[in-house]
Amino acid sequence: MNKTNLYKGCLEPIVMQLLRENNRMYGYEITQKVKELTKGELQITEGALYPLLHRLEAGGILESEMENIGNRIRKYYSLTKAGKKQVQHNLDEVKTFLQTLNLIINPKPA
Amino acid sequence: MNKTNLYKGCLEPIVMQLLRENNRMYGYEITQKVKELTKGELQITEGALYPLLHRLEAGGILESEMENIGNRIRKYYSLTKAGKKQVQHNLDEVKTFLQTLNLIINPKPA
DNA sequence: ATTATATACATAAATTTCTTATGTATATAT
DNA sequence: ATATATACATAAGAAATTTATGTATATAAT
Repeated sequence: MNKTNLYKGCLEPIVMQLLRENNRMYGYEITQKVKELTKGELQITEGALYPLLHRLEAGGILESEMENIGNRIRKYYSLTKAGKKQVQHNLDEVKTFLQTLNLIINPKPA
Repeated sequence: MNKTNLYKGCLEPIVMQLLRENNRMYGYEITQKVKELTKGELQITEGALYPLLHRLEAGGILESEMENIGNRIRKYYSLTKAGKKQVQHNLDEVKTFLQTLNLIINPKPA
């Protein structure tokens, strides 16, 4: 994924947040978007991403549709109704997580 | 550890940061300090903490000394020279991580 | 022409990290 | 007498990710 293993466990909310903002995306597009957004800091590996997308689809969080671009296939994913409900919950959790980490990392005022 | 698995991979920098600020701590103390600092949000389990402390000690990042308190034993850990060097590096990584996550989670200004 | 890189999907073995369960033992509060 | 808190530890299992591998087309570079 990248140099540190801090991102472990954050992949799902990241992907869902991107899908919320972009309506629909295909796998490769997600990897490129994350690389671009984070200036290369975070590189999602395919071995992590594709199984996650499959899990989320199997769980009714995402739905997909294939599309032919020239001779190539793209599999577009988007949030289902249940997915849209969950993404907000995920975001709240991430925000709490960020604040909590800050409490520990940044020395509290004396 | 807690409800979400967002914290996966963050335990090591958290523990090292606490040791940096407090000079020396024992395992149980670390679990209580984290619970207190995060108002219960993050509860480190013993099954995660003790093996980590052992790994870090084996890797020359931490050193320990036993102390008898009444009839009980406490094992105090502190950063070695190498540990002090690494903790700063860890903190930088966590700060970059927090900023990067923010880039993704908080919709960029249009 | 040929080779390397980019696009685009996928899976599987191995690793890492953590949870859950279990064990030992003392101290204190009910 | 019992439950909870303090204090260490390990081990089995689960979950998420890395690394490696595979297929296939498109494009850029030599």
